[in-house]
Amino acid sequence: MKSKSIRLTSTSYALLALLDQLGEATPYEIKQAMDKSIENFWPVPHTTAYDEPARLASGGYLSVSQEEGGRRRKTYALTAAGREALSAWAADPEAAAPQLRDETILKIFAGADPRAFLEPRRTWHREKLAELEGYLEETSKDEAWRRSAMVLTAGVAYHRKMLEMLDELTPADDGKGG
Amino acid sequence: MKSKSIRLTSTSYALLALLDQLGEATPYEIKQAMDKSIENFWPVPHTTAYDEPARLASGGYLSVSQEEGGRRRKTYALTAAGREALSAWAADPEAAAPQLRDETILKIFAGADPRAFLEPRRTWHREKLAELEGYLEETSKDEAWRRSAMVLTAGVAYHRKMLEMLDELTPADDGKGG
DNA sequence: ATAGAAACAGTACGACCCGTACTATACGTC
DNA sequence: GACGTATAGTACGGGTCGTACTGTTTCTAT
Repeated sequence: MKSKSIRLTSTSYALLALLDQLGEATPYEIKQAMDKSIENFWPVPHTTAYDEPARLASGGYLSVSQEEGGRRRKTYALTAAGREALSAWAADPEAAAPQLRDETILKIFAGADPRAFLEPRRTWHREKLAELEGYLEETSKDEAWRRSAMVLTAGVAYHRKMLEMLDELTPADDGKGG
Repeated sequence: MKSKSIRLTSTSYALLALLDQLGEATPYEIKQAMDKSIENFWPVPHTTAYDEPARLASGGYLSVSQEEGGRRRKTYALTAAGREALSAWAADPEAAAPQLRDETILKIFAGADPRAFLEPRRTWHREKLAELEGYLEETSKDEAWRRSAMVLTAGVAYHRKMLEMLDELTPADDGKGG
């Protein structure tokens, strides 16, 4: 039962926040919830929903209980230490600067033709927009998902702005190209 | 001289693209160039400018020559294999979806007061904007930095849009708050 | 000329993170 | 009750990260 000392990263707090919302959850449920909330602002591979709760439990921030038969699911929940760590972190007004990683820009920097990427990119943002709007509608009725609604709203605003940006960066096709 | 097989990641290509621009460079020079070009779209810790070229050289994508005395600087340059890998990658119109990582949104999701973060965030984007505009002015005269200018221009557009977004997300202060 | 401070440049390192590939369980249905 | 599909979970090792640290050069004052 003794906790080893682990470093809490932003991803750790993301998990703690999710579990704070969910009360208790299995990794699979955590992954579902991520997809409908923080995925746009803190994407992680699905294995994180399995690895990180185990790590957090080893540090004493989560409790675990394991199902006997079948899939032998583990259910996680915040401990007092977890709740305390989470609220201390959230209360601190310092936040790391946002980071954007965009392989498309890298390719353009490497000499690729920007025009080859604009249209697929627009499509991608439009799809994301539709997806988030769907989640928003789905969850906005439910008071328990209020916080998800906030980040989904921010996500919608973000993708709209990115679409505007793409429009502005698109050179007017005045026939001079080539 | 035999090359071991290594996996090329987006970061690898970022380095290759930089060296393609610079002709040859030491890790320190690479880091400088990163700060004035791709930093906004592909941030990496400064140690990457040392680690990754060594890795790339071990894979045969870069050549190295080491200074004798003093700092014993290593100078890297593209090999034919490096040049080829870079252009094959750039020519492929597939690109991974952009990823945004924003700890602020995570804190808001965790229950923090959004208003505590809006103003610092505006300030941050404004500073970035000024910084990029400075780099742009500095480099735009120089034909050799044409590609940097492209990504800097995109960066400027990005930060402007983010500032607009923050304005839209800011609740009108109509005295109902609190 | 030389000590000390400041700026510049480079390295060590181990915990953490990631993508890929894979395995296992449950459910539907014929 | 065998098969296909969707759901759920694990293994693994290379890649990545931040922190702390060391070493070199230049600057400044004396």
